[in-house]
Amino acid sequence: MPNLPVNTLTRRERQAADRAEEILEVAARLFAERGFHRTTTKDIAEAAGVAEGTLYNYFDSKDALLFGILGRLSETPQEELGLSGPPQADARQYFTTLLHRRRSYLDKNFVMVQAIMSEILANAGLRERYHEQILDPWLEAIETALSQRIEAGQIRSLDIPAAARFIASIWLGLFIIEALGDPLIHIEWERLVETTTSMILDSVAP
Amino acid sequence: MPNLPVNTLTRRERQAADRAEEILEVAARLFAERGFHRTTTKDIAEAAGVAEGTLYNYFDSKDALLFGILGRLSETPQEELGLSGPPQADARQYFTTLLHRRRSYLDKNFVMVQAIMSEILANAGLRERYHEQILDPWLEAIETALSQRIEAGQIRSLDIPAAARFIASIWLGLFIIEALGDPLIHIEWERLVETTTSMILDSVAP
Amino acid sequence: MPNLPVNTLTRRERQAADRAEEILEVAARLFAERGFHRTTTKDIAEAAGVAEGTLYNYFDSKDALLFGILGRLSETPQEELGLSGPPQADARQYFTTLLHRRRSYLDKNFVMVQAIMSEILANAGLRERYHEQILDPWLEAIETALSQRIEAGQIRSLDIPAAARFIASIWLGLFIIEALGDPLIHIEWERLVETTTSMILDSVAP
Amino acid sequence: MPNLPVNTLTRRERQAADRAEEILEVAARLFAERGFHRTTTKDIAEAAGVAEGTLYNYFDSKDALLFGILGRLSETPQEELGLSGPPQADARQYFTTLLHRRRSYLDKNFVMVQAIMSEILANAGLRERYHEQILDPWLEAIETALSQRIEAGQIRSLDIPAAARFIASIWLGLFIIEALGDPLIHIEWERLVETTTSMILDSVAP
DNA sequence: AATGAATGAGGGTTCATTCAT
DNA sequence: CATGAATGAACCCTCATTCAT
Repeated sequence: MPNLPVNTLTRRERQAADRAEEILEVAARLFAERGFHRTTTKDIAEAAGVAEGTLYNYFDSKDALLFGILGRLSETPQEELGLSGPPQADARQYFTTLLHRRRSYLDKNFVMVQAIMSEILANAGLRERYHEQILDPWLEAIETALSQRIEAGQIRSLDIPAAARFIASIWLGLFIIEALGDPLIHIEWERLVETTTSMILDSVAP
Repeated sequence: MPNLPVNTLTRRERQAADRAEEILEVAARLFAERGFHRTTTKDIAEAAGVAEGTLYNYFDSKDALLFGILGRLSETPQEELGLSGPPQADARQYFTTLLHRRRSYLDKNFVMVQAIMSEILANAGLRERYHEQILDPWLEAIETALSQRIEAGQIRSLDIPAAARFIASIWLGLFIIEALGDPLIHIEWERLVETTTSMILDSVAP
Repeated sequence: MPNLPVNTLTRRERQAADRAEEILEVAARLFAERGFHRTTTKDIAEAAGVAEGTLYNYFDSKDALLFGILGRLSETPQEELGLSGPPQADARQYFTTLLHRRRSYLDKNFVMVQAIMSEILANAGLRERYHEQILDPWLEAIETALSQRIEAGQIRSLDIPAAARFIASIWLGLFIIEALGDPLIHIEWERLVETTTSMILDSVAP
Repeated sequence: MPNLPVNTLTRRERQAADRAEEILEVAARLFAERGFHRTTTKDIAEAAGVAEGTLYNYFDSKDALLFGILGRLSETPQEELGLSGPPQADARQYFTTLLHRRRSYLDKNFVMVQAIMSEILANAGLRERYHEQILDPWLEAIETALSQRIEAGQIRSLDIPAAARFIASIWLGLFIIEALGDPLIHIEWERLVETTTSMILDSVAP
C-alpha cells in the first residue's frame, strides 16, 4: 500500500474541507435566522457539533465566516446564474431563463444570500467585497447581454447601465420581499416571473 | 406672569419632543453609517449631546430607537408616497409620479430607511412591524391603483398581486443598489425612472 | 450655596482619583504577588471591591494598569530618591544617604516596584518606558553627583558611567535578592548599607 | 548487523536527548525574547520544527520547560562560575576572576538566564527552585571564599553574609541593567569589572 | 515516537441598562 | 429631568493539553 499516506492525507484534507463546509453552512443558517450579531460563536459551535475553539482551526474570526459565505456565493459559475447565455435565444427566453436560473440559484443558496444580505448594509468591508465579487460582475454580465441583444436587434435601443440596474433591482427587490416573509413570493415565483417578463416585454398598455 | 408655568410646561413638552426627535435622527444617522449593533448608546448620546442615561428618559431601550425610527417612517402620508394618486392620470404619468415621489421620499428619509433596512433582515420583531406599517399598506395601495387602472382600461389585465410585488421590488432593489454604494443610481435617478417606466410601458421589443 | 456644584464636582473628581488610586494599588499588589499574567482582571476587580467593567472606566486596558503603576513610580521627586543631594556632604554621607533614601523609597513602593520588575524583562514596551522614566534619569543623576564629587576632590577620579552603573546595579541586585525571598536583606538592610558603603569607601584590603 | 538494534536504540536515545536539548534552547530563546506567557507552545513547536504534541513527549508541561531551563543552568560546575577558586590567589585576583567567569558564564547562557529571570518574580515555584539550585549555593560559595580570605588575612574582617549579598547583587544588578537594554554594559564589561573591582579594593577615597 | 485537530476553560473587553446624585 | 459612574452578563478569541491516527 504505497499510496496509503497519500490517501490518508487526502482523507484528512477532505475531512477538513467537509468540516469547514459544514461550519459555514451552519453559520449561514444562524446568521440568516437571527442576524450576524445575534449569533454567537458558541451558537455556531453547538449547532455544528464542535467545540468553540474548533471554529478557529478553520476560520480566523467570526468575520471570516461571513466572508467565507460570500466566497461560497461567488463560486457559482456565471452560466448557472443565467449571466452568460446563448445570445441566439430571443429576448423573452433570455429574461425568462435569467429569472428561472436566479430562482434556482436562490433556492440552493437562500440561506447564504440572506446571511450576507442581513449584514451587508451594516458592514462596509462586506459591502465592498460584495460589490467586487458579486454585484459588479453581475451588472457587467447583464450589460453585455443587453448590448448584444440590442446589436442583434432583439430588443430596442435603451440606456444600458440603467436597464441593467433595473433588472438587477428586480431580483434584489424580490429577494428582499421574500426574506421579509411575504408569503406570495416563494410559492408563486412562477407567476412573478411570468408577470415580470410580460410587463417588460409586452408593456402594460392595454 | 400667571401663565408662566403653563407656558413653561408647554415649552418643556415641545423641548422634550424636539429632543426625542433629535435623538432619533442622530441614532438613525449612526445606524445607517455603521449598523445598529456597531452603534453604541454612548455613540448616540455623544452625537446627540446628551448623557447616556438621558436616552432612557425618552426611549425604553436601544431597540425602541429602532422602532421609533420605523414609526417616523410610517408617519408619511400615503399621498406623499404617490400611493394614492388621482386615478384619472394616465398610466405612464402614474408610474412616473410614483417613482418620483418615492425618490423625493427617499431623499428626505434615506438615512432612516437605511437604518431600518440595515437591520431588518436580522431582526424578526422589526420585520414584522415593517410588514404591518410599511410594506403591506404599500402593496395594498399599489394593488388598488392597479385594479382601478385596469378597470378604467388604462392598462391591460394582469396578475395584480404579482405586479404589485414587481413594482415594489423595483423600488426596494434600486434602494439596495444605491445603499450598496453604486455610483450611478443616486446621480442618475432620472435616467432610471425614464428607463424603468419605458421598459414597463413600451416593452423592450424593438 | 453658590459653590455647591463646584464642590460636588470636586468631590466627584476626588472620588474618581481615589478610586483609580485604589485600583492601581490593588493591581500592583496582585501583580507583585503572582505576576501580571497570572492576575486576572476579575481578580483585580474583586480585590478592589468593584465590578470588572468598572476597571475600564478608569483604565483603558490591563496593560494600562501596568503603565499606570510605572507612572506612579516615576512621580517620586528626585530629592526623595537621594538623587540630588547637597553636594557639600562628604562622599560617605552621600552613599549612606543614597542607600537609605532608596530603602525608604522601596519601603513605600516595594509592591509597585515588584509589580513592574516582575514583568519588565518580558515586556518590551514596559522596558522602554522604564528606561525613559526611571533608569536613565537615575543613572544621569548618579553620574552628575559623581562628577561633582570628583571635581570637589571628595572622591578620586574614576570611570563615571561605569561607576554609575555599578551603583545602580547594587540597588537593583539587592532588590532582586530581597524579592526572591532572601530573608536577610529586608531585616538587615542596615548591615547591608554599612557593609556596602564600607566596602566601597574603605576598600576591603586589610 | 546483530547490534543494530542496540545502536539504533542508542542513537535514538541520543537523538531524543538532542531533541529535548533543542526544544529547551528554542524555548529559552523565545521566553527571553517575549516572556514566558507571551510564548505559546505553538511558537515553540514551530521554532523547533516539531509538532505541538511532540513537546509533550519530552516535557510534561509548558512549566516543565521553564524548570528544564533552570536545571540546565544549575548544571554548570561551580569552578566554572568562579565560585570555588584556589584560595591562594590574592583578593584582587579573586574578584577579577569571579567577575570574568560570571561574564563568560553569562555570555554562554544569557538567553537561558534571561528566560528564567523574566519569569522568576512572577512564579513562586520557580523562585523557590532558583533559590535552592542557584542562589543559595552561590551565596554559600561566596561566603566560604570570603571567610577563607579573611582567615588568610587577605581581606579585612567584615560582615560575611552581607558582603556575599552585596557581591551577588552586583552581578544580578548588572545583568538586569544589561537585560533592560543598556548599551554600555555589554560592550564595556571590561571597564565595569575594572571599576567595580577597583572601587571595592582601592576605595573611592581620593 | 510523531502528529496536529479537537478541546473548552478562561481570558480581556464591551456595552445596554440602572440609579444615586 | 439630566447625569455618568457602576454594573456584570455575555462576547470573541486564545492556548495548554489530549489523544486518535
